[in-house]
Amino acid sequence: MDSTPLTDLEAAALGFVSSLGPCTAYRIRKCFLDSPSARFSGSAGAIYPLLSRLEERGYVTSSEVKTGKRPARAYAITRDGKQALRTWLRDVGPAVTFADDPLRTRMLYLSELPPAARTAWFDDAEASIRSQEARIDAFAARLPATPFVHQANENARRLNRARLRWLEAARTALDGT
Amino acid sequence: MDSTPLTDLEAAALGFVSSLGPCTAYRIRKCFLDSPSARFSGSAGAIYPLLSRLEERGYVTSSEVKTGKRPARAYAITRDGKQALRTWLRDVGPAVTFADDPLRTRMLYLSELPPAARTAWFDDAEASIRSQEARIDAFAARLPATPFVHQANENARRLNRARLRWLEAARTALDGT
DNA sequence: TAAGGCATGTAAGACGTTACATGATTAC
DNA sequence: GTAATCATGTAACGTCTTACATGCCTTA
Repeated sequence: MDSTPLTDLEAAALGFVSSLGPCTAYRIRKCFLDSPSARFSGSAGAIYPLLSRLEERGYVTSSEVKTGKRPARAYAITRDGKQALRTWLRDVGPAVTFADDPLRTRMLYLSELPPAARTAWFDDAEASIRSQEARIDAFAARLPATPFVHQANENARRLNRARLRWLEAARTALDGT
Repeated sequence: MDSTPLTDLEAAALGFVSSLGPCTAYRIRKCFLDSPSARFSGSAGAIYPLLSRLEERGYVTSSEVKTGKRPARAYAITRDGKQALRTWLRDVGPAVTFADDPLRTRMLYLSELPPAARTAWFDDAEASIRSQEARIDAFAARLPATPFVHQANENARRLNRARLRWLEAARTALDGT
């Protein structure tokens, strides 16, 4: 009945619950922490309340689990939750627009740096992108090898390669300005 | 003295002030509204307080301007502001990591959609990306044609093209799964 | 048995969004 | 002259982050 669309964080968490099966908030949190994406911090203060909200909305149910340790709550996705996930998924229109690159924003103001610092900037940026590549590969190795996961990783790799090529081209083009 | 780093929104606003020269909050706001990036809404409730914060920190100064109309405040960047902008710019390391694509997140869960809906998803996503292309071009046409602006737009175009090619490849690869 | 990390949260604060309010200008 | 839009904000609300608190478990 609550038809306000899921945020991307909510949807991602719900998606983890869906694909992992019943699991604790901590498990979901770790998915975010392990992810090479810096979009979400995966902080406890975000994840725990988020799961409570999803439960209030009827998208997950929780059950106490005690494995001899401290009691915890395991969350499982409901039918409504699956439906909400599909709705979010389908909605490619208004919300989904652009791949934001923090380097692009910085490029706009690169004229503020003296030439030497500019060279250093390009070096740093390139190193940063290359280290991302390693993180993507490491992350991919830990995920289930479904075709969809593979394609998602492909997206990350392709975008990263595009960034790298852009950076090289920009460096050449701006050389001597 | 306040060495907490600028957020990307703060830096972008400060950058606009820097490149536009003294201007009102509204003018800056419009830059965000016109931008094809959906990362920031450019809402008044974000921009006006943000400029107050920047002024408190000594990165901009404001002066009353009345052009016969209602009084407004024009903001100009200070020397400290320029320095802060350069520092933010140089700091490519920890903060700047990844180009997030909302389509990638969705790809992970695409298995939840039945084949027909999946085809529609690819169509929608492709249309969305293509419409972005138009927005990027339109935006670029309104900006000053400095080499740096040009390279920033190049980044947007290249990433978008990479997304498009990825989408086509993924569609083919997933065809029949 | 003490130290350190893992697991489960909570509390306070900062920031951005949506919605509202209002004065000035322009269009018709 | 009135409606629409531009311009300048403010207020309430929700969400994310940082920091804290605490119990359990391993390991040295």
